[in-house]
Amino acid sequence: MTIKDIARQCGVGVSTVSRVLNNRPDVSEEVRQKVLAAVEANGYIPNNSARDLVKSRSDAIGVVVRGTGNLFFSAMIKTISREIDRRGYTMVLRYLSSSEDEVKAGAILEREKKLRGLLFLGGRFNYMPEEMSLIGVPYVCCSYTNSFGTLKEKDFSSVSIDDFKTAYDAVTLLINAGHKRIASFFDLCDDHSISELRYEGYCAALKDHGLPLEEALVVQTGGFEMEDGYRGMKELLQRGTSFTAAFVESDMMAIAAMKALRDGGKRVPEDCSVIAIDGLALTEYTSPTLTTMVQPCDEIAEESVRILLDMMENGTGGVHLRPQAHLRNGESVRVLP
Amino acid sequence: MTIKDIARQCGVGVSTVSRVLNNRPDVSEEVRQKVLAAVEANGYIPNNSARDLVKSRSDAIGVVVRGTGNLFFSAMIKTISREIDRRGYTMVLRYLSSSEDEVKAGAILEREKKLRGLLFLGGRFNYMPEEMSLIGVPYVCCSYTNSFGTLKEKDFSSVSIDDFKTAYDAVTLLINAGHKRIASFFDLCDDHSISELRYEGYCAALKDHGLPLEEALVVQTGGFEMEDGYRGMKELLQRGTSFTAAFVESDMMAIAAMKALRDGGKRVPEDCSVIAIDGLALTEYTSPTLTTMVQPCDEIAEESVRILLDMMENGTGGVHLRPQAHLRNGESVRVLP
DNA sequence: CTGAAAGCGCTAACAC
DNA sequence: GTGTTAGCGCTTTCAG
Repeated sequence: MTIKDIARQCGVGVSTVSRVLNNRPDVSEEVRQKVLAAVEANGYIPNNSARDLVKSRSDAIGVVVRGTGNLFFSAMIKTISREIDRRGYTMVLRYLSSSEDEVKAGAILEREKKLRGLLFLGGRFNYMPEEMSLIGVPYVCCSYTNSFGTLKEKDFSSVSIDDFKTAYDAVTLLINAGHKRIASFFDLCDDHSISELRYEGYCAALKDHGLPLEEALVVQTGGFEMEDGYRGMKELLQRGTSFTAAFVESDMMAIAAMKALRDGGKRVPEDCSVIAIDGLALTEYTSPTLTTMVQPCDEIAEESVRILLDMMENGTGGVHLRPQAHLRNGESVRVLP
Repeated sequence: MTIKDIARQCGVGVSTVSRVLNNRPDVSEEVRQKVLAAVEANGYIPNNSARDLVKSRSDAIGVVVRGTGNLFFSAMIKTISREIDRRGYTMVLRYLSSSEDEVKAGAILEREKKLRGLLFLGGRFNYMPEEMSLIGVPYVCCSYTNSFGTLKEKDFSSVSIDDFKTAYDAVTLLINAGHKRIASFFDLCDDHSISELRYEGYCAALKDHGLPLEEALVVQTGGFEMEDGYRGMKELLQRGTSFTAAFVESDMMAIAAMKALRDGGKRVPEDCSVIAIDGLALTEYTSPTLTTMVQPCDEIAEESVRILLDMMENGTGGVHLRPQAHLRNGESVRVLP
């Protein structure tokens, strides 16, 4: 069943059918109805390859996910996938390990699959214009920004919580609970990425409340996975430095860190309070439940797609959204007497 | 840059270039090298739409995932995606809530995206031939089988652990540890699906060891999500029936059930032992760590893709793989004195 | 408003 | 072995 068959059946030309199919206004209502009826009756579906060929473009949107163990991203992908579908596009998904470069991967994917747009789930915060010229389609940074880069605001879009502020708020909460010796866990503190921003937030909170920054309390885990969180906490315990609370940069790492505390004979929150960022549903069921800054996961996902399509379809410039993270109280933080 | 440009540049015909591009044997080595060099030099990438158009097919493989909260599937999708990419195909992903019908969704997806094959991640176990005639491409049931259906073995493929046996083994382990009153948690015991099979395994294990099947110890949660596991255990505790162990059909539900136990003032494993099926990495970090039957997640994913491509490319018939689940000992099971 | 016809880039006969 | 050529199904001028 092709457009020709429909045309013949309706006694009109193929171009007329094409016009109807593409919602062109210049078709008489009478003919339009006739064509629509024939399409319906025959269960005709236009051939996308032919369409793409002549328009020399596809309906594909690339989604590049960096950091495979990240449960937070898994949740977002579902929403993103649903939104992309709903708008009539096709999602092309690519997973990257945290050591791979998302820009290079995105550029390759763009050419391979003839992408119309790109959505990056996680990435570096220090893009430079020369580097991004590899990317020839609109893109949005989903759950991160370009704080350390030199991109012009209008040349890209981003949707992300304020990492600095969220970390600042989390640490402040610990301080207000009476904690003075607060350990912290990051992938790398100078990665020019999410960890650096959250580290800065941690430092600022200490400083603003008159607490010293002790290097011995900062742990660089060298990764974002659970095993990294576990190893990090093990290491800190071995250092022998005392602390009464810990700020961990992600829920998954926090779960692992709490296990390391238990294995080291410490109770949460009696011996050590823990706070994290993400707000995974899972952490409402752990023992103890986790106190964490919840990222508005669905909002970030939906807005990212909306903004990307707007850039693709209407050529709009960069939009930068900063949805708020909010606190969810669990059992992992103890108020000191 | 098109195939014509390459042809002109090499002083050969387009069909020769096409032959080289498609690894056809009937090209002289000399010409092949020349063409390859030109392709390389120009960074030429064939236009997929044109290719698909003339072959009237796409390179898309549909992956339909049922049950969105399932962390086990999230892990598999990464491997599946990687394998599909590696073999030069494109993955089209569709998430379904557990109430939607995967066959209908697959059939629609097949037409919308011109799929070459389908991979179902989770689904009913009672497919009938009439129903499956909706699907016009090869498909494999990933992590489930057709135990309650009437499909001919050669008409489809499946890769899954033996749910009956795995449940049987898990429950037997509890029995061997001295437990006599073993509660159990399933979505629905007669869903003609994964839960029914695991329920049967539970029943058989009790019977084979001379233990009675008590209805009051069987909980139907009506869902596969964490909240269902939590609600289920709450309900059981309210019934007041005594029990010393619980078999839960998935890790995520087990985590939630353990929380309900804690909330009810019970300790794991002192007051109640817990065993589950899945083997998520996560459950090595929970408190207590979970004793669980580990599904060989990567193996299932890789084999599923391999088998599907084999069906697509070589028209092979149904293959049915039953990889073994194996026990991972955690802290959630106590051996009764 | 509508139809005829020219490609979009590629593959696969078919001739040489 | 290799080149020529006829479409694959659709959109889009360009006439009418």
